Amino acid sequence: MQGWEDIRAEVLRRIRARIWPPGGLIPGEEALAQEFGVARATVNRALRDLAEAGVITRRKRAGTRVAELPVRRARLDIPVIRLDVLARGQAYSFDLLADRVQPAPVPVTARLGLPEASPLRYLETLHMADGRPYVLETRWLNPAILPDPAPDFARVSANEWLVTHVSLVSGDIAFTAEPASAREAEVLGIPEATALLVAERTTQGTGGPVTWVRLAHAPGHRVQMTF
Amino acid sequence: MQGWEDIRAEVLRRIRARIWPPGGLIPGEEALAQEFGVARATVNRALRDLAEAGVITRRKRAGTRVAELPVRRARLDIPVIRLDVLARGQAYSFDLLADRVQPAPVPVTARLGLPEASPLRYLETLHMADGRPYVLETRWLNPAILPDPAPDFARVSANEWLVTHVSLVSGDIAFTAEPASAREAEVLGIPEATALLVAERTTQGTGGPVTWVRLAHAPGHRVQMTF
DNA sequence: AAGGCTAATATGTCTATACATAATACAAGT
DNA sequence: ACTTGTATTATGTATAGACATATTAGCCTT
Repeated sequence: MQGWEDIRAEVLRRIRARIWPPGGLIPGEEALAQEFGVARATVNRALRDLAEAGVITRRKRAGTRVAELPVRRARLDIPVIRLDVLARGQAYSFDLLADRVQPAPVPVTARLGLPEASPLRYLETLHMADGRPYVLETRWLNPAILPDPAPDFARVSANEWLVTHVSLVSGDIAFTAEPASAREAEVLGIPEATALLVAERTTQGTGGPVTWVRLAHAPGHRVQMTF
Repeated sequence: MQGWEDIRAEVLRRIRARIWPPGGLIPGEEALAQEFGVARATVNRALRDLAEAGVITRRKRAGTRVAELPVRRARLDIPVIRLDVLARGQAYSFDLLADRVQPAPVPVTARLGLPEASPLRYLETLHMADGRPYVLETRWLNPAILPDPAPDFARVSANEWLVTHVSLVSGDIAFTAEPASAREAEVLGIPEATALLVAERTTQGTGGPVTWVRLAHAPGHRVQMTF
């Protein structure tokens, strides 16, 4: 025993117990290593983990301080829709409703950091579970990142192709609740203005902006995360 | 150069380039260390990071393999509502609409892992930004985790008190879109059946189940995450 | 063939030491 | 006073070597 996880636990205990108050400086790695009778690397491992968890903030020379407000972090595993459906024990299928190149609307180009009205590939895909509408995917795709013989998105969904073939570096997701538009109501087979859980995602790759997606989930959908 | 981030980048490149295909075994740490001319610990750091990111899976003796399906992970910083509002440059206030102890409904006790109809503290809080409804918080709280002179939730919101005083160990959040109920419509000052973004959160602490919360956000609310 | 023991092996972690890097404090020069 | 350079210091990372632990392959027994 006296592994890095024990060190982490003890440090966390002292923070919770207000022995080291929020915003306060805690002893340096060297001091803690000596106190606990372990190597500095072990203390470093423990503190690095706590910093990742948002419990403390660390800066060179300035030392380590207890975070003013402990932020709780939850992790979302962004699923490939096909597997998400299969994991529910349902059969997966999808329909490519639209596939054309056209100038993207301003909100899309703006978020991707592309010039206004850039011609992007527009894809509309209806994902289905057991033949019933599951998610309506609306996607704008930067054609510059596609290989020359472009993949056939009628066979492999764009979603899945991108995950396995493009090395994404960063992005963001936002969840909102929106009333179903006339088009969404029709495609998903639900009454207009039904409350829909909508996810909007922007992703940037090493070779520039990749894609902007909007996922309108069928009613009742839950996005689950753990921490 | 030749730091652990360089090693990580090179390993990632080979995975993307299909040199090490999905599901395939990659060379052991010792071998990679030798190839890159670094210590094993450095390779370990790089691979551990990739494992955390979900790109590879590692098991003792079995070795390291490329994940079949690279899962993208996004991190959500669960905000303390007060700070969330302040960050938007708005004034924060809240109203404690209800505070009583009563037997909790079955779905709540079930999720918390408590016996049916356990008496729990029920709190209903309306959080406001610039005096306008922001979030309606509905909370069931396990009284067993509270200190003897229980905190005054009319002064410090339960949300905030818990974050700073209870060491939570695990929990889960789920987001859904739901039509506003009559009560929610009234309290939030919106038409009934408006699409609401709802977050449901269950948290477990070291001393047993802590709380179940439902947050009904005002229309237009976005939950933002990055990866 | 089935089950159980054992040895081999890849990852996990710790130690001690060293150098790198960033941020600060302080002194020197303008 | 203001800027600039420099020393100091805490964290970040690297190294080599060692032991711990989980898991598997293969052998051995029944």
